[in-house]
Amino acid sequence: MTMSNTGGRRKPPTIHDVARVAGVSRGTVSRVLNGGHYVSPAAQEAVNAAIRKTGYVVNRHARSLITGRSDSIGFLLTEPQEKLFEDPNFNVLLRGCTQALAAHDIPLLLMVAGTEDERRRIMRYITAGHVDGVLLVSSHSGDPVAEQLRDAGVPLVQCGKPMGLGSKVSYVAADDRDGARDMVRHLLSLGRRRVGMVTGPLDTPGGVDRLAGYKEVLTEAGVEIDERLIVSGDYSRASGEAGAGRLLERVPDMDAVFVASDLMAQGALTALRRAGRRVPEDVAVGGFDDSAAATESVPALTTIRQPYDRISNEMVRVLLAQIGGEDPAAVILPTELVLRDST
Amino acid sequence: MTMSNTGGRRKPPTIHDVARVAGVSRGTVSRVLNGGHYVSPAAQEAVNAAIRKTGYVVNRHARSLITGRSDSIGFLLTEPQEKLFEDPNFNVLLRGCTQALAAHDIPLLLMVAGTEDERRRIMRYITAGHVDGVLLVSSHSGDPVAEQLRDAGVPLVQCGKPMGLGSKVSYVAADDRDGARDMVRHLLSLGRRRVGMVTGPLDTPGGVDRLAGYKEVLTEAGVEIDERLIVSGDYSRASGEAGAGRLLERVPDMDAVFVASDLMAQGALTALRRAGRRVPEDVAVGGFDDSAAATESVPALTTIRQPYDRISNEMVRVLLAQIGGEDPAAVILPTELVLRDST
DNA sequence: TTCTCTACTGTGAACGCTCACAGAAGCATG
DNA sequence: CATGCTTCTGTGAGCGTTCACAGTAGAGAA
Repeated sequence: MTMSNTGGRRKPPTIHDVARVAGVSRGTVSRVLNGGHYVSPAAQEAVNAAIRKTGYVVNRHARSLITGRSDSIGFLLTEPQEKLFEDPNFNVLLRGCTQALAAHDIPLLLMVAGTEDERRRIMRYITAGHVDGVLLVSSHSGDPVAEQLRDAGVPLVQCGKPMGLGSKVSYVAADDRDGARDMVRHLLSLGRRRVGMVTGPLDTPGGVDRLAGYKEVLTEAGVEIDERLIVSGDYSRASGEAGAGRLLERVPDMDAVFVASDLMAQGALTALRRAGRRVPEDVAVGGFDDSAAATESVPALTTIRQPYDRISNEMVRVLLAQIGGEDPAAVILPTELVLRDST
Repeated sequence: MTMSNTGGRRKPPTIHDVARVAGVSRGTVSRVLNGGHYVSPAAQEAVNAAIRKTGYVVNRHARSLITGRSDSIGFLLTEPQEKLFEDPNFNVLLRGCTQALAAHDIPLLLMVAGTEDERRRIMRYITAGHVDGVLLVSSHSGDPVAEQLRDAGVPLVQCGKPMGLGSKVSYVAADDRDGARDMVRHLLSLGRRRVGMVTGPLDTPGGVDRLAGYKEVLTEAGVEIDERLIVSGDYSRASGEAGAGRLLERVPDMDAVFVASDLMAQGALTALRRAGRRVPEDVAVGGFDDSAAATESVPALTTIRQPYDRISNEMVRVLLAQIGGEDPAAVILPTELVLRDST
């Protein structure tokens, strides 16, 4: 080896080189690469040795050209961009999906559709077949992108329940309603009866379901639902602060509040502190998500854990199944009540 | 058009279809696609019309196969995984790079090398030529991945100054030293003289430079450097809390503290509050980064803004230049003092 | 032996594009 | 009229794979 390797990249070995080294044909190497059926053990071994020796790595472009698959998937974010920063859940979802895909040796392409222009470019990219499927994150529910992709025949899994139920697109979501029920039951078990709620956006299924769970448990328990105790937010910290403030004005002796996200709950804590309420003594606070915000706030938040690791795993599993020809599927995962200091 | 399009995806048009519709040859279409030199205006127009009519989108796999370029770049994260969550800067960097690349119509592949196994797989992927270049995020400085990539001849831009100066790898970083100087000057201008510091990890250039700036300004101002007022952290919230606590034990009448990251500064606020110090009356607190943490904490943090939007833009610019054959380059960007309530 | 079946292997074609090259057409110059 | 130059256009080859097909060898059955 006297070849210089400083500077430019050396031309990588091809399947042909491997075949030559192994003393077999391209076809045999290809078969070994794709599962090894109908290959003699001797050839199998020779090819593997040659691959190790040459450092061969398959050229995915050449493969894709003929198979028509790209063997990569897109992670598409259609949130308005600022949300990306405020939402602590996005991070963990992204990481989970990246790793779940890595296990299948599938690269993840990150796509952020902030502007209309970007949206168009990305749609063109996707529908041209440059990804085999799309993981879609968009709580923004009226999003036409899901339907567009579905109509284009692109395998798709959405994170969170989509608004239109008839739309027949796969999704993976936590059981919002059940989580809300658990939290409100917990608050009632503490003896609280004037339980407020700061909801999520009510044009999203998540927002609606958490509110529904809240109402359901109160009704079950014989506590009358007081509309003054319900105010809606948009998952942002600021809206949680404003919402809790409004609740206190309306019902000064509120003794518990269920806030539909941890970030909003952080805001609520601020409002409560400003109003001189002690948490949890005067007002118990329950959050939702179990994001980083829950442990960072003071006091640490009792919350409903969304199983983001499982959600990302399921999203990938369902997407790959769909790419493999299976029908769209909906997966609802159980949540878990996490007790901390705010209740 | 009686062709059904329910279910599977229709085979997309090729350059051949466009050529036929436009009444020209493949070569001419290809020339139009790649800049349009040596093409008559008439042909130019005919081809563009045909592209619009057919909805043609170039097949990147076929193109890559022949050009040897992949026209995609990798965003590689070699932090241990938990950091991804704690670091609010990661998000904004990732988004910035995605969008800067989108402007060049280049997809971004997200790669997370948490385990040794993942690291190996990713290196194989990269060195096989499946990306044209790599944006590397790794404050973890002894990271061999940068040198490995450089030795493999892969264009590379690192975020933040790398440790070994002779390593000849491109990087883009904020001017840590100058930022630190600004902050400490600001603290001194408030009349504070017992200025503590919680540093970043001192095996990273960022950590070292911020400390250097601190010492420099104090010396300049004739304030003796008191080693009891210096304690090191690791950018995590917890280490900021512990660090500030230790400083207070050693120097109870400390009247200001410069904390090398906003996240640590948040922790420091907690420690100060617990120790009964008012911020900023008793102790002025300065952070670094201007991350979300700075505005979320109470009081909001005076901090040094790192221009992340410019950093990501520059990273992409330098990387593309390097892919285009230019030499590695180092870019240092100016920081900015942001005044808020903590000083 | 001959036939069939199974297990395995090699070969040519094709995927959709770019690139190098050859040539055509137009125009100015000798 | 030949020559050269510039501008434009078409053609064939080839990038590294997979896939369909044809073929070989060996085992077992008739």
